[in-house]
Amino acid sequence: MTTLGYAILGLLAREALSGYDVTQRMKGRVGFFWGAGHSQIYPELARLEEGGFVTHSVVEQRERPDKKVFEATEAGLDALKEWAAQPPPRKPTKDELTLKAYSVWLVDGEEAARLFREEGRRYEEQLARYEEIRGWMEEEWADDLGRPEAPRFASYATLRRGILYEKGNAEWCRWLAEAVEGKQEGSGKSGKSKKKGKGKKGKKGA
Amino acid sequence: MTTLGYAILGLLAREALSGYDVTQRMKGRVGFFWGAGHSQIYPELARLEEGGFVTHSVVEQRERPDKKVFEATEAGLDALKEWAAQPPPRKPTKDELTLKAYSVWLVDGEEAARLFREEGRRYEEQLARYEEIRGWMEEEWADDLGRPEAPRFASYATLRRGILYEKGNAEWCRWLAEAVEGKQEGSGKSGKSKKKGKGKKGKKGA
DNA sequence: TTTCTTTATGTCATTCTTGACATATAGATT
DNA sequence: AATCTATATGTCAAGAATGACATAAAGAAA
Repeated sequence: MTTLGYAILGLLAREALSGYDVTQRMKGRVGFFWGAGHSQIYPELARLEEGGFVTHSVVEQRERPDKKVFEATEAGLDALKEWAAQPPPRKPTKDELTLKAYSVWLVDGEEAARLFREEGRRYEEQLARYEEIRGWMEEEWADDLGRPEAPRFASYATLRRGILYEKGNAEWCRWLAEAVEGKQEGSGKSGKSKKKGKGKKGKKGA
Repeated sequence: MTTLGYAILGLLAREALSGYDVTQRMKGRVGFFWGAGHSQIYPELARLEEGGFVTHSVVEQRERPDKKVFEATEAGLDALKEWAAQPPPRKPTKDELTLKAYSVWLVDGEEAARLFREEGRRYEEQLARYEEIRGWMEEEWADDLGRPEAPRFASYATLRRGILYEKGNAEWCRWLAEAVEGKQEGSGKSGKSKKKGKGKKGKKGA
């Protein structure tokens, strides 16, 4: 089974959902650490059903199109449980912003500072949203957060991961923005920064 | 151009490299935040050359097979510079370990604690390696680290990002391992943990 | 002598992922 | 009346990524 399959099973282990619902969750809660569009989700649900990991029943709705509600089977829960206990393959982190930072030395200082300040601001916004959810969880879910066998505990755990992630990114962006901003070539002389020079020497060993 | 293309250009903007060298870099320095196998790199280099972003020359070697050494063109550097200054698309983070944590409530406490302790240990190992490199950079590259127009400054910046990433992950793994470990159903009674119960109630709203 | 490892370059099939296309119901808005 | 949004489910083509397959030269080890 694919990782996406386990992501979907992780949702269905909590509650029965339609494909549409799964798609919504993928942009919300689970979206902290996984993502997929509906064009991936519907075929994957079909594959999960083929494999006997989920079943569906059609729910007729007035005032809305009918929907297929999926739920995890025993086999599905077993597979999920087994997968969750195995160490994941160590794949390289792919972060486009860090990749841009790797070439930031080519970019004008002010422009780069603007980019990383702005990105830092976004991380801080996301962090604030997460902290809000965290506060809400710690109040409303207090009883479950000490019980690792409760689904809510697991949701809380992933949120904490998201918080540390956003915090680290925000901190790094702030640091980088400041580092590229203050230190233009003039070193305190010219009031405005001027882009120049190309920087084409010193190309060894970075 | 693809993101991989910019990753390769980011390397070639520093020094001329063969496809093999690029592949090695992708498992090392750049591997902090991007990754690719040689089966992706060779075709991408060909595409970059077709687009006029890189050129190559064949270097004949005694005692080694001949190699194609690629270097970035002016057009390549310009494209890289422009790309580096644009905000990246905000894609969902895909982290398989966090996804496993999302289903950790299904897993036996001791088993889960073992998993996250072990993963935490790996993050700490990686962190230690990064910190070592950092110390080395701060000594050997001291003159460049205050100059954002130096390639080494950019390399250092990405390393700092990696350090914060590993630190956050290590901290989270430690916390999670402890949380799932101490709090087994018995709460201090039974010496050994026993898996049981299935946990199939309380399935709403996580 | 054979095998193994490192350097060195490529292809190919499959899978994963994205974005566009496609359809349909119903309420709300213009 | 026409359009827009939200719900609801799907397909398809193209691109990205992985892992296996394939070749080759030279030194080092068995």
